[in-house]
Amino acid sequence: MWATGDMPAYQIRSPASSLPQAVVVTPSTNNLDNPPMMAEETTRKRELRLFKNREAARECRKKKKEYVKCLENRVAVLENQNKTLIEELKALKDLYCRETD
DNA sequence: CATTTGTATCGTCATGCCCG
DNA sequence: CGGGCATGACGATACAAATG
Repeated sequence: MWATGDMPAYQIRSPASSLPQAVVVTPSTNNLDNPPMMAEETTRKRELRLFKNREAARECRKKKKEYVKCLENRVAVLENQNKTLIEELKALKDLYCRETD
């Protein structure tokens, strides 16, 4: 997982956040029917799932941030275009007025 | 300086959607 | 269908700035 086996580098924050909170024993996988695969395998699967989802969430947020940045950029571009067009229109109106009187 | 308030980031859970 | 992925929602925590 993490090369060192401890917290990932970016994780400066809470040590508590890595603790599993209120672990719910999934009822369906609850080892009554197949004793051999049990607890160990079950928790292994859970940990794998949590790990994957953690990574997925990270990726998802990164993607979303980029998307928002992109949108903000687009807004800036459009605002500039708008400004330019308004100026252009003003100039043309001006010219037109001059010509008509 | 201690407390409060606002904001960013994270991990987890629930859920919808898609693909085999 | 069932499994896996993407993502919204939520609560916890850390940190910074404001307030008294």
